[in-house]
Amino acid sequence: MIRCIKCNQVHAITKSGIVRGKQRYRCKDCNLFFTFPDKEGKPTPVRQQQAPTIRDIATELNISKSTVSRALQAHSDINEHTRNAVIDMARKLNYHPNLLAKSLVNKKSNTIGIIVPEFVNYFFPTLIIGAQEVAARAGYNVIICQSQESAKTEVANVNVLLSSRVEGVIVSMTKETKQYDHFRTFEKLSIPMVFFNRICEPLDTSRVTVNDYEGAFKGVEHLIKNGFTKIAHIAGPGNLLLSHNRLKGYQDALKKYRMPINDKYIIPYNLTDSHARKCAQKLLQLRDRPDAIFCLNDVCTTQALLVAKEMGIAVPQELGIVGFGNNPLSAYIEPSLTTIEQPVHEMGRVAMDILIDHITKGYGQYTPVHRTLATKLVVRASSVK
Amino acid sequence: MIRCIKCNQVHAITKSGIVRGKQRYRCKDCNLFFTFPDKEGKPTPVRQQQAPTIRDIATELNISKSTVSRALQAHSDINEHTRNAVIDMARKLNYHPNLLAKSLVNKKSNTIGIIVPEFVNYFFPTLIIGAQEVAARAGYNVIICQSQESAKTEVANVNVLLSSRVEGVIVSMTKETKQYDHFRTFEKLSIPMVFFNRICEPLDTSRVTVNDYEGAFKGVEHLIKNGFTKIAHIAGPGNLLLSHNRLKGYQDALKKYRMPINDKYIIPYNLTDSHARKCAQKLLQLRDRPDAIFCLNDVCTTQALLVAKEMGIAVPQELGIVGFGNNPLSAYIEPSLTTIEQPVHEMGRVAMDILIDHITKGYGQYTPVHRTLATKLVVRASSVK
DNA sequence: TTGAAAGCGCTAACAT
DNA sequence: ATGTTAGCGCTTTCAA
Repeated sequence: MIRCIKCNQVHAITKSGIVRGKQRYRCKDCNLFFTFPDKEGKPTPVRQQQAPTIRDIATELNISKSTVSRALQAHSDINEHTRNAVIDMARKLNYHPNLLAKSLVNKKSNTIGIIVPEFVNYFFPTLIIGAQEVAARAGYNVIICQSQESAKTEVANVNVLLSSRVEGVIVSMTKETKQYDHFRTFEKLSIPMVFFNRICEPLDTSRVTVNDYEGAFKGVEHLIKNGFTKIAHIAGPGNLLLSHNRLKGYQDALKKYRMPINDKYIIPYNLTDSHARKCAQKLLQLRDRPDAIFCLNDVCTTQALLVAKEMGIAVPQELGIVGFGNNPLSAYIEPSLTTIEQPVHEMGRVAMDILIDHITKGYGQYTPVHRTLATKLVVRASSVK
Repeated sequence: MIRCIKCNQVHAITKSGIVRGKQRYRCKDCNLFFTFPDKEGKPTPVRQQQAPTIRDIATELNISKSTVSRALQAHSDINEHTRNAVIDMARKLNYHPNLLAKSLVNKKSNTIGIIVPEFVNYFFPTLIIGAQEVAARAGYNVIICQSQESAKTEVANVNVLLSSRVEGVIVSMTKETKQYDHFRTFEKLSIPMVFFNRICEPLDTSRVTVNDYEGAFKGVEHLIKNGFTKIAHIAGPGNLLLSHNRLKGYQDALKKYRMPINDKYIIPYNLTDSHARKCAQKLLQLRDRPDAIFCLNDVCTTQALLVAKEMGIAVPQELGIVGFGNNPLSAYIEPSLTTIEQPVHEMGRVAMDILIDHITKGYGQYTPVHRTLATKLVVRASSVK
């Protein structure tokens, strides 16, 4: 039984948040906020303005909450005069609708989740920008989660999004993800998913990728045509389809030009900066050193170049390099890097477009689509002797 | 009066979201989801699993909602056996607590808002990573907003965060922000704010910045000591305190070494890539061309270097360049860039630490702090003849 | 230790 | 055109 520390009554007390770990109460009658002291001493009154609600507007104008609600939603059955009064009062009180309450009653959170492995490396932040543009235009908020390349964190991310009652999700998996039960929960609840870049093959969802196979093929073919004969590949983690596709593109290009495929020249890379260095070092210390490297992504391309420079290996004369991604650094680093360009912004926009389409159509009213965006070979200094 | 299309009764019908723009209903008795067809034809049944609620768990176990709620919160007054049964059932039903409902009743959203002008350029994404790390550890979700350097969008961002009932905000203003009423709303509602990097002077909130003045001073001093005598400055927008501080540092360094301050050598830059180019061009086309440039940030530093290269001006022999920020590109571009390093990750972590401290302490229980982080001069090729 | 009931801020069916 | 009422999923008092 809580009594107001001012008027001493008991019936108008509500809880109102937690302050310094202690329950704060509010007396509706005297509009006083207070907590109770730990042991002795006087109670600490805490004055704090609460965000106004439609109820406040209604009281102020002596009308009902529903009328206020209708006025605010520009409902048709509302008197122009009443509406204006409500809108004015809302502005005057600095009213902001409580999205939590709205979502709860509408069973619609207006929120979309995005899960990416990281966002340091140009690709994911850029993609998110594209996706957010589209979402914002459609009136959706976005919750961005970083799985930090950890499958465990990814599961936690999924739980957060589930609890936030997102209406759809856009995902690029971690390099460790091999189990998909967490994603299946979305499926069960008919929450549409769009995978991009690092897609989940076993799940029948929409996907947005670039043409990894063709990009890799073009990159390696370009090296071959420029006279490189011992072409190595720094390859990606085995659980990611894009690793396989790029590897396949590499292999098929070699096959097409009847060049041997040397297993020693294919080296798996775990996507960390430090490991990229090691992979490059390992390749360049081989007895029969490759004269070119096709790299899985921008990060390892940069590292390969740096390692080559450190070892005094001239690029492109003694070592041709082709990367994948075309991040801004590729153009500025010396020598500038030949690379496979992918439309990152567009990828984000397309993924979000598809997701919103699915959300709008609703369960059972859409079929998953697989969009493959085009890549482009950008020739720079690192691959032309 | 809505009737179930299957059992024809009327009392067990609830709304259940919107499908294809049409209201979907659910009959609780037959657990059938349906919508009504537009004109004629049969109704379209839509089967869709709803997320389970504590009610589902309660029904399943033949206990009350309150008991379930208590069990799930590890409340003390609960039978061990009951708790386990509830937890098992929760897992079995794949229950995820509805954060919207929870937040509504607790008046605590567990959400923090971040507003940044953009996130293409290394600085902001990196900072957000730091901030998110801390927030995640403290159990807070984060809503990230991009104001896109537009004051109008920034106001919209604030409204979104207000409606999402965030418990605190971290902000870096746009280059246009000159009016602060939107931020004052947070103040009125006692929602703590922490500004970083681009702070809002008139507001008495916590701030995290780097030592812009000192950084600039050191950078310019370094140029002077390396024999540069006609040092220009590409300066920032006037509404940002950091622009003034860096400019002041530049001016004071010149003064200290009794060098003239030439107004033609101070050129305002609006933070866009294309304008950075123009500023550099303008400086380098001056009759009395400067022999060094101290640049406001990484973006314009890069552009200055590129323009110099295009014009055939040798860096550092004919033009010394010092930047501010030390993004990864600075080290890789040729010649590598001397720059003022700022601890970006840490800045994010510190800002979030302070914010969470404020949130935890509660209104009136904390005083705003101003934290200034140290910068460091990183000497590379672009400034040493 | 448990259940019943009220209420968080909002929308919408229904009554007026 | 407006008010009344119920309910979204949850927590918390109060009563048992």
